[in-house]
Amino acid sequence: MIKVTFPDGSMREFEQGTTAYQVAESISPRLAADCLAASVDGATVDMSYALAQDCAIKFFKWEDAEGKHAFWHTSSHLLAEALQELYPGIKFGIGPAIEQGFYYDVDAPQPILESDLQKIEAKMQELARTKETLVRTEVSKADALRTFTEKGDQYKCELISDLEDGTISFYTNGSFTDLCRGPHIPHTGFIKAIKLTSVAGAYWRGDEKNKMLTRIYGISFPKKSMLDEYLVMLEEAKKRDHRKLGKELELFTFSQRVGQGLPLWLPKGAELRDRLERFLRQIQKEYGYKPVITPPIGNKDLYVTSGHYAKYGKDSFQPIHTPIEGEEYLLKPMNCPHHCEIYRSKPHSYKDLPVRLAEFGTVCRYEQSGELHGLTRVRAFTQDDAHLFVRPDQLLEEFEKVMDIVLYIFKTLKFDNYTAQISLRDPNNKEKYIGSDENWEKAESAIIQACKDKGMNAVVEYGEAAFYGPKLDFMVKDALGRSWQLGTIQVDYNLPERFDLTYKGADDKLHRPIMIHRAPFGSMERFVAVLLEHTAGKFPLWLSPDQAVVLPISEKYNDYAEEVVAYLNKRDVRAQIDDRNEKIGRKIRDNELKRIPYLLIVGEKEAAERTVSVRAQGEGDKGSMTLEEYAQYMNELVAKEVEPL
RNA sequence: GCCGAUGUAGCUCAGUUGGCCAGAGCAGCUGAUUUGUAAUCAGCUGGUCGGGGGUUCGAAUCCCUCCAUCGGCUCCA
Repeated sequence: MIKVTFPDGSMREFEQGTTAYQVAESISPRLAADCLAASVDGATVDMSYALAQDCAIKFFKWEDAEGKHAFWHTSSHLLAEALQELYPGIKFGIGPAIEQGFYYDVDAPQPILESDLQKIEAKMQELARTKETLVRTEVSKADALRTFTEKGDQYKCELISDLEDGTISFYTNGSFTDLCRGPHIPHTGFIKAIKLTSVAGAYWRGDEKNKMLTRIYGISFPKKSMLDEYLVMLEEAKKRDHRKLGKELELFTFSQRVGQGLPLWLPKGAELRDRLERFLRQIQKEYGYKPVITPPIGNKDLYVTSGHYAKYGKDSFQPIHTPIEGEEYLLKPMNCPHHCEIYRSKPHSYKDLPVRLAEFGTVCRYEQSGELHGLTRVRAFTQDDAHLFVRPDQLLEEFEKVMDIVLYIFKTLKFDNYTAQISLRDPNNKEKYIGSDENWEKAESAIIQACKDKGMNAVVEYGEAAFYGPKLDFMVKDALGRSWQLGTIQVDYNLPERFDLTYKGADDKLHRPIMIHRAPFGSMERFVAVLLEHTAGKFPLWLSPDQAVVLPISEKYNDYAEEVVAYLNKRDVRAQIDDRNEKIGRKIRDNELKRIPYLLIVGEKEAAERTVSVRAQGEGDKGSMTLEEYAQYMNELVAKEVEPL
């Protein structure tokens, strides 16, 4: 039985599978009307959808992802209707709901500019006020094709042609009819607040060989106040933008003169990055990795051998020519081939494996100009790279140990909202990848098995693999909810073959090792960017470039302040002095804005008692402590932040 | 690379339909002040108005082009 609660508070039970039509018949017309008019906020039955579908009862609540989806989906129909009225002859692509809002892709007879959005919004609002119901009709595929061909709507025709034969559903609101399977909210009157956020170009069907359509993004809400809250939230998110914080906290910068996408790390940024590197080096040492160093360029033939040149050569930084005819070098776009050559530098026994080679390797990739984005996508970056050469019987264990490292790092830095993604090859496009089916299957099943063993809740994405092997990727979101790949672990049977890597087995025969590529941070650049947005610049104490700043009340206490700094530095607390000739309030403000974790105020009283007055970031005055007490307090805090492996 | 937007001092931004030597706040420098938990006061310095070309008696403002940045698309070894 299903329990159905109606807007008037009454509740009735129906058999599982009861259709909405039957429900509607069994209740009073008055109640049925209430259902249609009830607020989406109030969690009621979407009877229009249920009736039209003639299916089991469906509930929509604004609070649920599904409810929001229906709401925004209906909003995109409303957008389309407004566009059709304002731009006669406009053609429509697709218009789905997305995680935050909705969009519609259109081919307009005249360009739609950002300045037109307000006009379109107004039209949508006008139409919403008429409380249009979305009316469902069903026609055969042939009829549907005919109708849209007559209208000259080639995009919809293409979509319809791809559908399976049978009946196809359409929904009509006002003058606009769209190919759609629903569901929707009862009527457009629920849409009380609308904001069209941007126009952008988007290739038809996501293929850059196709025509670029105009995409209009928007978001809508059942209450005006919710839109206001959303806009405030966006403003807050912008304050966490790593590009803004990077500038404010003097971590990194870019220079047109140096070149696009080439970050310059400032002293504080370099210090932060160095601390992260040392953290990982220590972990790797304990896991039996050996540090190696390879040059920033390599002979082009190296990358031809690896297969990278064939795949990426033409869109990359072009080869460097030397005075010797025919000799060409590439700026290192990845470290793997170099590490393969290190493996080849001596013969290996099965007893030597696994061989784990690690390098903070800086690589250069000519990313398309439109792709560059702060520190998250740059043209020169440092991978926290390592390659593990393992025997088949070691593959699973080694893979899982790498997962442990990634999870330990995420835990230490409180990245608890990551998603794990198993990136497999696109089964319909196998020619995009190198290597045999057999090896691919072995590699893919190893990753899947490792996730199973670890109880890792990973989503599988087809077509996301590297060209040489499948991967397990760890994705973390930035302040605006955009997902970035950080950690990655890849299983590769192909490079060992291409480089003819071998080891001597117990059977005295040569065997092929398997390679694991892995980078827990992904790249230092991207990791720092995401870390900045996560912490809003308030780094954990152990990473913070400055842990404490000593603020003398006046110049009279500068000497004591210097003593405090010296004492703390000796006790592994990173402190410095702010001896500017400013009032204490001013010094506090400036240092708070710089996100200094602890401010130590010293004046007459402190100098006499050999204490500091402690002020914690965001917490205010914490009273006074002796130097000994404070140093110990700091050391304990840091120790607590980084739990041992 | 593609679609759209933006580019004025180190930073954040004013600059009305083209019209006197291009402005403010913060930062910086100099001086005064010697300060008790989020902005002390005064003075000064600082701009080829993203670069180049054009239209005009006259361009930060209009046009072309290149560069960079932002929002997307595509891509991401």
